[in-house]
Amino acid sequence: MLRDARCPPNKYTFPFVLKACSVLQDLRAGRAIHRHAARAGLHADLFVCTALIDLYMKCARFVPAAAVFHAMPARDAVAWNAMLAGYALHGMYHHALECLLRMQEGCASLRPNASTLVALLPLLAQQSALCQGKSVHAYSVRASLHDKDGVLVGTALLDMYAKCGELLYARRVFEAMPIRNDVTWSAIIGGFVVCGRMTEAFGLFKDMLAQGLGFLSPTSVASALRACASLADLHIGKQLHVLLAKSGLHSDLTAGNSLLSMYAKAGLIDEATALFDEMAAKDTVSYSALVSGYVQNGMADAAFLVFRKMQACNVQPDVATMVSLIPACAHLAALQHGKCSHGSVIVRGMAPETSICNALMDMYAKCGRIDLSRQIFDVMPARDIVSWNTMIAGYGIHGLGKEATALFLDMNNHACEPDGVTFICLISACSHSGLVTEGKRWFHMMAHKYGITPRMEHYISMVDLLARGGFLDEAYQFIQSMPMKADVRVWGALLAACRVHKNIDLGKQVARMIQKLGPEGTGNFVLLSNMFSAAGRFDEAAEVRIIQKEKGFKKSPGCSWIEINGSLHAFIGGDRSHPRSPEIYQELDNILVDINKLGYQADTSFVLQDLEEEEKEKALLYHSEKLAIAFGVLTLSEDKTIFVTKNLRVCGDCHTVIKYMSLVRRRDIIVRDANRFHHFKNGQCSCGDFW
DNA sequence: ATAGGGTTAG
Repeated sequence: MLRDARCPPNKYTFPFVLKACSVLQDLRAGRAIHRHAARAGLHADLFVCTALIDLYMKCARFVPAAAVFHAMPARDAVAWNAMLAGYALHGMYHHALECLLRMQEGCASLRPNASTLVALLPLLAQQSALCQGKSVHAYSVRASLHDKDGVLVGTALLDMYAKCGELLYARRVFEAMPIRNDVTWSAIIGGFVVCGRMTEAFGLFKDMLAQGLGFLSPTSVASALRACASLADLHIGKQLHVLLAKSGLHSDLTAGNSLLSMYAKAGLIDEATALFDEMAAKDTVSYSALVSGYVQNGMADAAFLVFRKMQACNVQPDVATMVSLIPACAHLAALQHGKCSHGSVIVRGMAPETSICNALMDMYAKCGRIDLSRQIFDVMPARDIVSWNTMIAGYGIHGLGKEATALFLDMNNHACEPDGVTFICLISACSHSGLVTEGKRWFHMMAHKYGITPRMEHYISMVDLLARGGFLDEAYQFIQSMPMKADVRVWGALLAACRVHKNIDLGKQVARMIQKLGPEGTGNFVLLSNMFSAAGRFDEAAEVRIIQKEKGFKKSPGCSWIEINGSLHAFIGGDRSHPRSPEIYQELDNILVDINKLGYQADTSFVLQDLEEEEKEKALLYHSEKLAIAFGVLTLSEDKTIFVTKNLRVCGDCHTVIKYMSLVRRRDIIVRDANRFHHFKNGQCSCGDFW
């Protein structure tokens, strides 16, 4: 069309065509039209220049945008706003602020108008710059700046207040607005959700519905669904699903993604999968939500399948996708997979991202490479609180309590304020290293020096610290002295320690408490029944299992795996499905003969069923972790460390046997269980039996 | 102007 010689494009044509390029983010076409306009002698036209700035800014080409801007003979407020909005769009706070100041300088001084503020306010919101936000508010009142009906400025203002945590002001602005639209409602509902005030968010959502369905948008439903996910309120979540379907919004991408994520977080992974399959359009967010859903539900292998499917469908993973996927490697302790993901992240240019580094650090720590973890920590461009916490936690699971403490002190030197999670990491690091006194001191300091009120999670860590360290009675008293009612997880920590220290009497007492509270979760059922078994009270043990079955808690079977040349070999107790099972079982029998000579005796108190002594020994001998290690002994050369992962905790007998194995087979063996790392070498374990 | 997926602890 531009080439029709009879009707050449003029200064009215170019801005519209450029606008189309901007919407499509078609930089190539935009550049061609830029050249075309220049040839037509329109390089200084106000409207053409403004449209060019808008186009370049949308495509994040700041240098050409600025060049056009500076070449303009005169600049009006629209041109200034295009620059400012462009910087704001890409979160460039300082550039945007500079624009704001410069436009008011000099003889051609221009006052900010409503569009200026609407572009500026989201930036202030993102920066939590409350003071500046307030002065913008004051200015808008003084200059009586209104866009049509004040909806745009009003919405941007209330959003800014909400994101700065000032819900009272947000609500006041909202109430004072004469006209509201769907965006206004979304902003106020979303504001309450972001601040964690879920009940009020639901209240506002209902208020909105009370005015009819005219304001209902996928955006406001998305916020409400996020509230459901964080409250684990499936009931309301399903109602919202129905509401979406009724209003014909169920095929909206944002709405679909929110639903998918809500179901996945509620543990309904099948529903999430079904929803995903039915979605007409899927984007990066849909795939990422499903990946993270599988990881959260412990199905790391399925997460990889989704990731592959995504690539096959040519959907590009972004930072959030990779941050969801990397924990799958951590979960599987699959170092080779993890290294692949690391490589992939480097290729994609995401390696400097803080959240990516955090995920990688965690992955390497959980895959046994605390050294690589630290390397990333040392070189990453910017650290946040999660980085410090992850590193401290990494040292913790490796039993490196001293290093964890040192890092915590270092954190103070870097002017990084510890948060509640930091102390959970720190205390549990002390617990894994048997540093009971030190852990108690940190708990004290947390409240008195750092002003952090202990939450239930801190009490769990403290009970674990005391009880694991053998101070069972003190742990019991500690629970009694809690300012809130201890929940099952607190008692569960004590019960686990009773099991390790074989204190049946206290264990029974704790078991009674847990029964009263409702065991909530498979782990406590297993602990409980194991306690009874260990005391030889098999009837009661069986009874617990029956209740467990009735309540529908499936016991996840003990499973161990080992990665050899990048592929995973998994074993469950007594499993003979592996092609090399005959050799593996023969090797274990040989090992048993060798270690019996050194004085090993099976600790049959760890066997759950009522069997004959000899059968009990066999049941123990073929525990999954022993099978995986034996496979490692057979396949790996002697200089290689055998690294095995187990989904549950290592049992006491296995712990003893593996110590002997490291001695008689002269192997370094690392076992990562549900709890921490055990490094076996020369008949010793790094955990010093604090496990 | 609003909004969907993501990293740490037990």
